Amino acid sequence: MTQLQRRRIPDAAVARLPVYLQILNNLLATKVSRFSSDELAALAGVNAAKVRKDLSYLGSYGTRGVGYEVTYLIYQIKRELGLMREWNVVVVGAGNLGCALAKFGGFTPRGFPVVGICDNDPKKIGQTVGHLSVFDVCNLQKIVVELDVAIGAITTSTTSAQAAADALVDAGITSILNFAPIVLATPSSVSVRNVDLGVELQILSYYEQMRTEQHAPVG
Amino acid sequence: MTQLQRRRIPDAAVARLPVYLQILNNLLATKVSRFSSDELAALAGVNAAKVRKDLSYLGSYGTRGVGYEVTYLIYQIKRELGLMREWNVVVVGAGNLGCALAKFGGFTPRGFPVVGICDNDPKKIGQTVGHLSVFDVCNLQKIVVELDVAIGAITTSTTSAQAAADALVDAGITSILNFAPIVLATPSSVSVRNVDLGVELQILSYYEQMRTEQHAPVG
DNA sequence: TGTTGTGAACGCTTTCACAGCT
DNA sequence: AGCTGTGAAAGCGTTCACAACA
Repeated sequence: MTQLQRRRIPDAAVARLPVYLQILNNLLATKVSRFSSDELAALAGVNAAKVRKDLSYLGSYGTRGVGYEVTYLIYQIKRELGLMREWNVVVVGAGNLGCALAKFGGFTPRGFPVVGICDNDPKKIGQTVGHLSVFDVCNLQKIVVELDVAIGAITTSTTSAQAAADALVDAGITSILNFAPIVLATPSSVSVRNVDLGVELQILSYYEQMRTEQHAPVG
Repeated sequence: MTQLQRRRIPDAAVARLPVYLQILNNLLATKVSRFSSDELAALAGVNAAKVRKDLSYLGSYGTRGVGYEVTYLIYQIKRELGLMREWNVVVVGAGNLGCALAKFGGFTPRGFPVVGICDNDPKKIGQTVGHLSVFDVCNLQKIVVELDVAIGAITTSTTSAQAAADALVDAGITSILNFAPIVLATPSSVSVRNVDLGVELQILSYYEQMRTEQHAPVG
């Protein structure tokens, strides 16, 4: 190793770090102060070599023959994931799901407070959702700047989702959580993560069918 | 079991087929009857070779020099994913999210009707959610059998999620959609898909940080 | 002794490139 | 000529296996 170069962590490992973090927070809550890769692997449902590789991308923070410190690893994972600060979230679309997200208190403690919710329906604008007031999507850019928003969640209907994405991108947002069942067209500099329950159900049905099916002999 | 085994599609391809299906349904709705791998690739945000490989796992259903039939490919994807039938879903946990899922009409047209919702809280049992009545989780097995449930969605609190999973497994369910932010312990014969918005947000924050950060000089 | 950290091997996924068919 | 289907190559991600070290 030469310099203080910022390590780029493989995508697959990045996707697992939040899971490890969750488990380590639970361990912390139950007064566990050390863990081995075997223990974390069992809790995370993966194999121990994978845990060690993943954690090694953060640096060499374990002790051979002993294991890892819970608090220290929590600190390192949070640092790597960018969780030493808060990331403000704005919800676009004040329907059932959007309102549920705005009211849900579970994101703030994890560092992602929902600071705004907007819609394009005049009947919804001005209404109160949780402790927020629905603002006009036309004011998105202003709100993003004023409230220092980093992440946009799209909870509109499918037909409005692309327009919502465009509005977010115009407002300078580069991280989008999309709940609409479409593939958004966005610049490559924007990260989009899709949460499509229909897709999840269909994947489950494939494997369910594989298990269920008595295979007929095929010619 | 000595016969020709049904072709097993790689997991990565299975995860993309529902996305293609969604797009093809949109094409159908706009009266498009044929498409090429290039066109689908552009709409799905992937590369054309990947589309052709993925579709080839279904069989050779394209026409060289021409492309693919929308309706025929929809049929084949649905057949492969097990979508020629309905898969009934039961929701465990009648909180905000569980009720939202039960009331949400978007799953039935995709073949996944929510046929039941249960809880262990006596105050919730018997209440009406959409057109369903919350039943006691103690009756889960009975309901699963009577209503021919194939998939369980866990929308309980984190602390109750493992118990919910155990109850589903005991009731004979082998496909679980888990919204609680924990790793469920289940037999390997059970498919679990986790939907954890906290994890999604943390992954977004990692890449957001990568973009935002001014990189230290490299040696 | 016990556990980490990591090259090397392995296997899965993506991409390339072009033969094969319409 | 145009587009699919697919071997082969390249690229990633996972697992192995063991040296390094407390």
